[in-house]
This record gives sequence, C-alpha cells and structure tokens, in this order.
Amino acid sequence: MNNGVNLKELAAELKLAPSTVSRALNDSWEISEATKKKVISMAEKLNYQPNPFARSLRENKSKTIAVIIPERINNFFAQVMDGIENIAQEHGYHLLVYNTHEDVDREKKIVNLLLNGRADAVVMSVSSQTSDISHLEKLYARGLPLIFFDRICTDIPTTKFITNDYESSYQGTKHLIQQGCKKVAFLMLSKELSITKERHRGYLDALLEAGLSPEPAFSLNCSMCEEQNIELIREMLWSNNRPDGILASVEKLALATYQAVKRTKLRIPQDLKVISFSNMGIAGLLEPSLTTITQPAITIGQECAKLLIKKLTKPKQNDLIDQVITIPSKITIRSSTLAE
Amino acid sequence: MNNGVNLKELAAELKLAPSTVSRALNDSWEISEATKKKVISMAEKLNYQPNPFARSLRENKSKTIAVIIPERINNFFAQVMDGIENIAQEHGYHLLVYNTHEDVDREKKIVNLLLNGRADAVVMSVSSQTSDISHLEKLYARGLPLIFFDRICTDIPTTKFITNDYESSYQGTKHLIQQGCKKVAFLMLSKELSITKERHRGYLDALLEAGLSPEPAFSLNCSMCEEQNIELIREMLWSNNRPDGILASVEKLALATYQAVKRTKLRIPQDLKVISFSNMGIAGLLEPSLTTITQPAITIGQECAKLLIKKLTKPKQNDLIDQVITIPSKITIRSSTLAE
DNA sequence: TTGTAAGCGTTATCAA
DNA sequence: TTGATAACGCTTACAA
Repeated sequence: MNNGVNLKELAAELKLAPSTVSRALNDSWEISEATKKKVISMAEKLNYQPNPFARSLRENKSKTIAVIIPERINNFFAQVMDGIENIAQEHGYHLLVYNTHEDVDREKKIVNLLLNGRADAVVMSVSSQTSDISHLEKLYARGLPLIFFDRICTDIPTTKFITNDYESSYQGTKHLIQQGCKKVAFLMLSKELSITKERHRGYLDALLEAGLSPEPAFSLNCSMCEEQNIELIREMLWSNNRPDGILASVEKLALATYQAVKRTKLRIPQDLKVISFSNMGIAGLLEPSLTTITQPAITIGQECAKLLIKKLTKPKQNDLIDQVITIPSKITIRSSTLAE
Repeated sequence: MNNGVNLKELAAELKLAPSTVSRALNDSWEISEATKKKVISMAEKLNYQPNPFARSLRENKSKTIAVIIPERINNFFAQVMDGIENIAQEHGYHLLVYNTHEDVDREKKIVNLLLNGRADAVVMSVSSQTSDISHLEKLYARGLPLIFFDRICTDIPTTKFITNDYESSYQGTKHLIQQGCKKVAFLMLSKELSITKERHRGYLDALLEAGLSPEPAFSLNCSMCEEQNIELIREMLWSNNRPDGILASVEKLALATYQAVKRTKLRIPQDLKVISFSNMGIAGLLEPSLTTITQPAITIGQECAKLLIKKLTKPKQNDLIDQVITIPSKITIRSSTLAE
C-alpha cells in the first residue's frame, strides 16, 4: 500500500519544519496566514493525508465510535444505525459496527475487543441473552463513554435512550381491548430484556385496568429460532383457551404470528387481532396490514450520537449522567386490529 | 479514558525488557518457553491489551476492513454485511461501515476518507448515481485492496462478486411469459448500475426469444424517491397500453409496485404478475405472496471477506485479479406470478 | 512566527 | 535467549 506523502516529506517540500506544517494544517493561531496558505495549497497539491494511527496514538483518541447491535436484519436497528451515522459523519467520526446475533458470548468477545481503546466510545443495545453484565461493567470501569439504547442495561450508571415502552405497550393493549379483545397475549423475546419488562408491565396494567385477569400462559416467552416461535404461537392458537388478541413486543414475533396464523384456520383480525412494536416500512403491505407501534429509531440514533460526540469533544462539560431519556413511539392503526 | 497497562509497564512488572515481552506475546521462537509462560500469565493478570494504534502505526496495517453500501435498510445489503462480518470476526478483523444513501457525493467523501490508510481494504457496492469513477480509480491507484460486489465497477481491474444477473433476469422474464404475460415491464433504479444493465439484457433476450417486441416505455427508470416511484408505476398501470407483468430489478421497486397497484383496481396476479429480485424474509407474507429471485447474499459477503483476508495475510500469493465471480440466485415462485 | 526535540506504544534490528 | 535502541508519523512543550 502506498500511503502517499507524510508530514515530514510535505515539510521538506515546503522547506519548513514538520511542526510548523502540522500547526498550519491544524489552523493554529501561532502561524502566519501566509505560511498557512502555502502549506495548505501544497498539502492539497501533494494530496497529503495525515496518518490516522499516528494521530490516534499521539492524541489517544481515534475519532471512532463502536456500535453494537443484536441483529442487523432488523428495521429498527438499521434505522438507529443510520441515525448514528448521520451525526457521526457530520463530525468526522467513523463507525465500527458489530452484530452480536443475540449471543452473549459474542457480545462479551466484542466488548473485550473494545477494551483496548480502538473506539472512543460505545453505543449499544444488549443481546436478549445478556443477564450477566460483568463485561459491560468492565467496559464502563475503563472509563470508555458508553451509552445504551432500546435494550438498556439499567445497572450501568450512564445515559440511556429508549422509547416510552410502558406507555406504548399500555396504549397498544388498551387499543386491542377497545377493539373487542378479551384475551390478549403478550409475545416476548426474553424476560431478561429491559424492554420486555417495561412493555410487559404496560400490557399487564392495561389488562388490569380493563378488569381482565392476565393469564400466565398468555405471556409467551419466545426463542431465537424463527420456526420454534411459529410453532409455539401456533400451539397457543390451537389450544382450547386461545387468545383473541396479540401484542408482539418485537417485530419478528409479529411476523412469526402471521406465519403461525397461516397454519391455522383463524383469520386476522376477525379471530385474532395483532399489534406489534415494529419499524417495518411495509407493514401496510402485509395481509392484513399490521397495526404498529413505531419507535423513533432515527431520532434515537441521532440523539445517542449527539450526546456521545458532545461528551467526546467537551469531556469536562458533559457527563453521561445516569438517566433514561424517553422519546415517544407512534401507534399506527391498520387492518390487523379492526373490530368486526 | 484509562487505557490499562502498556507494554513497558508490563515489562517493568516482569523485570524484562519491553522487546522481550513483545516477542513473548507474539510467540516468537527466540524466546524460551519459560519466559513465554511467565509473560503470558502476567499479561493476563494485568489484563494487558496492546494499543491498536501503536501497532497499526508500526506495522502499517489496521486489521480493519471498510465496507461501503448504498443503503442499510435493505435485506440484501444487511445479509451481505453479516456474511462479511462472519469471516472478518473469525480472523480478528474489524469493520468500518459506511452508508452512501445512494448519493455519489457522499460516496466520494467516504472514499476520500479511506485514502489515508484507516482501513486495510475496501469492499463496496456503488451508489446508483455513480457514473464518474475517478474517486474509485484514485482509491485503486493507492494500492488499497478493493473488491466490488453486486453493483460493481467494471472499469476497475479487480475481483468482483455478483449473482448470475443476466441468467436470473432471463429466467424470471421467461417465467412471466410462461404464466401468460404478453407485455412485461422492467423496473430499474438507474441505467448506470452494472446490475441494471445485466438484468435488463436478460429481460430483453427473454422477450425476444418469445417473439415479444420490447416496448421502450416498459423499461421504467425509477428514482430514489419512494413516492415518485409509486406514482410512476401507477401511471404506467393506468395507461391504455399497460403491462401485464413486471420484473423489478430491485426489491424496493417491487414494493413500490405493490403500493402502486393498491391505487388502481388491478389485482395481482390476475391483472398483473410481479417477480422481483429480493432478499425479503417475508415475501411470503405479502398479499399476494411475492415471487422472488433471491441472491446468495450471505455467501457473497463471506466470499468477499475470504478473498480480501487471503490477500491481506498473504499478499504475495494472492492477487485480486480482474475477474467477475458469479454465484447463482434462486427463484422462488409464489402467488404473485400465478397463472389464471 | 518558526524550529528542535520528546514522546505516544509498538515491533524490528542489532548487539550482547 | 534477552536487552538497548531506533523507527513508525504525528502533536506539543520548549527554545529561538
């Protein structure tokens, strides 16, 4: 690989000291406008590109943010990533991206990889398997700025961004009840997840408020395996005491529900109404179109990045204080929850 | 940020020279087994993590691969990314990810960012706007290993991975004709794209072979704007001479077609049959379910990464020779192309 | 306003 | 088998 000219060569070409050139390029006030101009034009002519590693080594920062997500083929996480990248690119930050595939072991390995300072900060959403958080504590202890979004880790005292999980879930459940549902089921990926807990609380409270008693069997704990989930849901739909409404706490479980329904004689929404947290662009193209709770994914990503970059550029003035920032979701009612 | 111990401190703790410790950790043959063991155990005890920037500066390589895609909310690219990451992680490589949002200017900026050696290699799929390729030529000239996939740049003499675009498109069109279509339209994102050209050729040849004369108006050049595309397609469907079959060369145009059809009284597949290149997991859940040409996205990603890593680890033995490697797609027939 | 020199944390060369 | 030293390319005290 030909790395092009370096600072020394550029300086030699200009008959200046490397330090002068460095300062000129960094727009230091101690350099005369005349030399600045000369330096900059020569730098452009020779297409000088500063070596990022020399700089990182010297300044102990890399202009890089690591993003850890549990899944890439997921509209929510993809949108969050786009939001993060928007802001990051604006400020000259690069993104290292890691997918844990919902696997804690992979998550631990990745987190350990970041212990060496390769990234200036980490923004992540934990895997659905994460209960032991020692790896995250270690990362936090290192002093690396760390932010969580969506699937947060409450025990780490830092800033977290989520949507109004409790409220949305409560409203979603209430909507199902208003549409005539008497027996609403709740589908979740894992009991460990912060979002599961909040969304489940909202679901339970809406049931109680409506005078409906929550059935334990209707809080269905799904797995990572698509086919298993479909069968699990199908079994529930085949049982004598089947639900007439479903709140899916994540998108993939709504899709699994649709697949499961196809294996029965039930119809959505006549026999079963479905609402789901989902950022699918094409919820309206499903048959029937799916009522969704859409999270402000891009905004969440942008806010994460903004806060992080503020912290990185002005470390003294900005602390990632231990708080949860909530940005509301939006419910879009479609055919899957139509009343008869 | 507390970076933990460094080599010098570790060496001091062990009462050894830094160079010795370095060699021990790198499993050099010139170090005795005894000291190796001592060093390694102490390194673990102190949780020593080598500074990646020092190493990168010294070795002039970063163990990082840059990936540039035109779109993140896209099943194909997400799967390719997963494939790349699989292999990269296995070999200790990190991924810098950039989304051009189908914008050449953004693509140019990103490519220029990579000129400084931040990444050891680049794998990319060009934006649909890319016709001037000077930025790519510059990148190539720098000697950075560069690989293209899917939307390739034929003029850069390196290895490219694609699916059998011509053949799949030919077969897809033939399928439409066999199902009774007489007037097949072809939807494309941009005429500049390599995949557009190949897929269009396949489409045309299938028409000609069937004795159907291609109508220029049926080769529809769409834009980046979803709503515009929907209207463009709707207009075509409302014209006197409307197509009875559509081959969408990318997924989003099939979805736009579905949306457009909703604005007409036409029915799929009775009035209009649709087939599309698509890696959607839920093609079967659309109404009607969508016949797809599915690209081997994960494999493409894996192959890109494998080749690149081979090149990076054994540069002498491996060249990215100027060739196009084709991995076949798979057609899955669903309801959207059912004959009456 | 510019130049000299040290140092960031590694690895590689050379010497012991 | 191990140690001293230089070098990677940059920024920043300190000197001029």
